[in-house]
Amino acid sequence: MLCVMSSDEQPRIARSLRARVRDELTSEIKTLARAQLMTEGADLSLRAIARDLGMASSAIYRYFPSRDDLLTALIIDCYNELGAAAEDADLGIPRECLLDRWLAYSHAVRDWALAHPAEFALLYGSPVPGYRAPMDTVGPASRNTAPLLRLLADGVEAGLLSDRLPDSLDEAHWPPLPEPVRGELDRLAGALAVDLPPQLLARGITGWVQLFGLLCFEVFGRFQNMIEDNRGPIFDHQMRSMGALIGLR
Amino acid sequence: MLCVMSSDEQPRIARSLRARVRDELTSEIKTLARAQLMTEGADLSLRAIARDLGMASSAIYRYFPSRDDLLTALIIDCYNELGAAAEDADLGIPRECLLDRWLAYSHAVRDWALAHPAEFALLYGSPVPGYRAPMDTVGPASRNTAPLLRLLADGVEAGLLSDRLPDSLDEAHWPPLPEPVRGELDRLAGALAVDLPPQLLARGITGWVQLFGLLCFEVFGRFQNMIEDNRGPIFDHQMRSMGALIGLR
DNA sequence: TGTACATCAGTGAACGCGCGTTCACTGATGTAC
DNA sequence: TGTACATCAGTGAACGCGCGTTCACTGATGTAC
Repeated sequence: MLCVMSSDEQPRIARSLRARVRDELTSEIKTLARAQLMTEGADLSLRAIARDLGMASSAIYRYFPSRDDLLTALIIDCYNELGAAAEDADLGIPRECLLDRWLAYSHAVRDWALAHPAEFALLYGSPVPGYRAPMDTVGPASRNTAPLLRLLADGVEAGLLSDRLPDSLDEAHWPPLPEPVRGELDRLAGALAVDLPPQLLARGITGWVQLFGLLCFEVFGRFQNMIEDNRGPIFDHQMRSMGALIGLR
Repeated sequence: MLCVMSSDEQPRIARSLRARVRDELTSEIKTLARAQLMTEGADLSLRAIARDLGMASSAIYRYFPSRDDLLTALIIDCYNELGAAAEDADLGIPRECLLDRWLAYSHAVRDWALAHPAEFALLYGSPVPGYRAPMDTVGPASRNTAPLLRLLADGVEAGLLSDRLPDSLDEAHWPPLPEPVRGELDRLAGALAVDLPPQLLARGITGWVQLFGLLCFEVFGRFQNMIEDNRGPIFDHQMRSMGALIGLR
């Protein structure tokens, strides 16, 4: 049975039973670890995971060399999930509809965050004491910013956005960039490998901070007793305001 | 000796030795607990604190009935410190200089956050698993928003701010509030006991979210490898932009 | 001022848990001839 | 197709730690007469 599979399902050699079981258990461990995030926070207990799996606690070490490595794997998975959700949302909208792309993007980020509050806290909440994220997390971490940067770059390319402010926003309403800020943003644009004028990048950061700042408050429960209803419409309005501020149409 | 004190230093009965020692030890415990926040996070170890004090671990229970109560005390202290810093900064600026008040306020919040990153994480980072903040924290928690609300109310009262947008910001740049949002903000203004038109409150929230969102990123280290230098000027610029957006001058 | 009693800070042992990680070992799966 | 050997998943005991909280007790401080 196991050997019968169409060649386009498994174009290479059929994977060994061992390898398949290994993959399954690896992801089961990660699933249980993520469930633990919710109730216990980022102090994962390997023994509890092993218990849930009905295994000896030492068995986990066949899959992850240490607790921190498991945590790193979770972080990378989560960044990738969030990034993929953001990308998919953006790709569902016609390229020239910049405001709609921004709205689709930001709502997708919010939806993911609300559906996975503990994971969102892992990525954007308090740093985990004693844990230092290795370099492998850097790429996935920036993945969710890509759609936003691409959106802005597309706008510039199509002549829909520029460093000039929208006509009615004069300098009194959007102060000019002081030299050190302009220089820093130029450097950042270079590091991100995008060709964005600094004023536009600054506005992009404003929008991005508003998005994630709002989600930190909402997900971490800071709106409790303040804003209980209509959080969705309020979020939407704030994002529309940011979109207008950036000059998206 | 202990009985010799000028009457205006201690207008009432001289406090007993016991009471004085008790206060000192109470605050020593809190100081050590806050030091632990930095290295170990919010999972306080009462035994470690007792060890540092050279006491039996059970002695802590003469001062705090449980670990969660100690955490609550820390949270209240920190909210009050942050709130006091924000208030002081605001009070140092002439009442009619709204933009300067906003800048002083936001910089004071940032200064406190950077000086006390672990405490800031306790207040605004991931919720502590298993901990539910009691009602005593609600008042102190909102204290730091008071200067901002007062600033906006002062602006309205002096005719410097209104629900009308600044002249050059037409509706395309600041979308009108949909009904549920307007209603929710009206309700919020009532709950906060401030008389602010909803558009203005919405813009105030935008500024507040930008402030705390930016600080979450900075304090939790999300700018690492992205923005290393000139964080102060960038922060200042973002706050000026928000001030302009709100219509502060 | 002195005495009797109440208060309460601090002790130290105990209860009943938890944890990450290592290591020598067993036995099943996979591979090369 | 069958055999010999290598790989590696999983075990279970052990090491050396950690923790919050309770409780009966001692002895110093505070208070009322």
